Amino acid sequence: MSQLNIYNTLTRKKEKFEPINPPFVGMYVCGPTVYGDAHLGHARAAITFDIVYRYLKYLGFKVRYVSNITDVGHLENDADEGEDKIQKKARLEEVEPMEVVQHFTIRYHDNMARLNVIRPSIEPHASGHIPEQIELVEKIFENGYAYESNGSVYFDVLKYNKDHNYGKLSGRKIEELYETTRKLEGQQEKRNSFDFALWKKADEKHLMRWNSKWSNGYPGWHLECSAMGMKYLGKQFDIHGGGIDLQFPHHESEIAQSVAAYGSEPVKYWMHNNLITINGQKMSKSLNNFITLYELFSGENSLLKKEYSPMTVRFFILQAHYRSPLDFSNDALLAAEKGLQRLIAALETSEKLKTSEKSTVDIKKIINSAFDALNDDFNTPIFISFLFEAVKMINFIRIGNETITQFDLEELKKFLNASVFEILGFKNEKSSDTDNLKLSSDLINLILNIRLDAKKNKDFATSDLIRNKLTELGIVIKDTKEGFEWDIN
RNA sequence: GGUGACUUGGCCGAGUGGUUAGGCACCGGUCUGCAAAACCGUAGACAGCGGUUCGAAUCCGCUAGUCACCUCCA
Repeated sequence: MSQLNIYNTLTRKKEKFEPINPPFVGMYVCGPTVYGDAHLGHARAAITFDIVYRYLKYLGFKVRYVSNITDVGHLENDADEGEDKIQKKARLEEVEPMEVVQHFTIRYHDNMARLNVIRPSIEPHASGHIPEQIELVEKIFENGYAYESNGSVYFDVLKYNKDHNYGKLSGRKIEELYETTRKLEGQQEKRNSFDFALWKKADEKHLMRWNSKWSNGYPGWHLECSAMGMKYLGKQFDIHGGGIDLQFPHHESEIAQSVAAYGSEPVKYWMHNNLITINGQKMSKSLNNFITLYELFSGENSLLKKEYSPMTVRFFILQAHYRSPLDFSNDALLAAEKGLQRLIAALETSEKLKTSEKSTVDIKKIINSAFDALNDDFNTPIFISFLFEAVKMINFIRIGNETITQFDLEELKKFLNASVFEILGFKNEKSSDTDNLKLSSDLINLILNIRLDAKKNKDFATSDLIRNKLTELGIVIKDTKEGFEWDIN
């Protein structure tokens, strides 16, 4: 079997994954800014790195997974230039900024739990790491890569670029940045338009503010990830992930900050997931064309034909490679829903298979091919396609076109369970065993047995009446040779 | 304007210089009292135009279209 290879944005190549300090792996992923509900795009990032986390653990690595909650700092692009996002929302609703943060953090966690995303090992809040961020600014200052201007501190990109390479991650050149950087508030304080803030002096309206030797203010846009990544994973760690839209300037600047402060490259493998588009356009808060996860789960959005379960969303996302753009559509979600059902149904079928003396199927080949795909930069679509080969195999065995030995069947089941639940992180959405469910299921069985009797007596009027009424209630009846099976729709 | 990427069958979406990705839909079949569900099966593609090659959807060039980053963003 092959070894894990990861596409590294820094080198633009797939590289063999070799942790700095095996068997430990440090992974940092840029988390959400909690000033609104998570949308499909957040789900993609979270699920992408959930797979990375799950698979690394499956491979036996000891992973520390850090993902931040951004609750302070980032500037907004509208009339309120310079005003903090969290603060703006708070002003609108007349609540405390931290109240907004708490509200949306809880909802974010709830969404992620429904998607069966494993919580990171550490989820640091930016607001809880102000001293660390200030310390980092001081360090950069001491090393001569920052300057103070009117109470704010800026990163001296030009100076840094003389000694290092600003633009290595995103493939940008300083000369190009001269012409293309937009005019923003505070520009006159900077030596160059592409310099970025490390510490920003707060104006009198600003609610979220902290004291520092430079001014009463708040930390710059890119600082928190550098500071918190360093604190929990060290000055050099293995994987840093995030959306492709963070590549520049956010991640580029993170590298610069770390190198400027400590002279060492902070991250070995940079990973970026692509975006979800809607009608071919990026889904984002600023474009206001996003579908929140709550809407997706409930169907309450005019773009949605129906509601889609969290596992359907998960499957939809994993059926595309994480580095490709993925376009939202109802048809695609519907297809994902069906496909996932078939996969889960085959897992149930695999529990009922009869075994034989000989196997006519090649389990090893499927398993090896599947893992080869996963090892090739987490190619989940190909991985899933091999799961469907296994689905077909299971169904063939059931109808007697193929046979399998006890040993092979155990191997196959082990593989499928590990793949579907442990690695891909699906859960069976039907299996919530409550007393109520037990009672309903007994009742349905009772009614369907009455129907079976009616059928035996050729009383089709009764049997069809029962069938129609149960169908109306959303119960899918599956007549089989032995009798019946059923499912709640 | 600069940089990067994309264009695959009805829809979604992988991939590679020569061999069926896969899912959904459609159509055909098995099962059924009839259906449904389930399962099985067939068919269908690589934006256009040139070039390299024994052979290209896969490499190169041009054309058209789309997107992303350059501004907070997953």
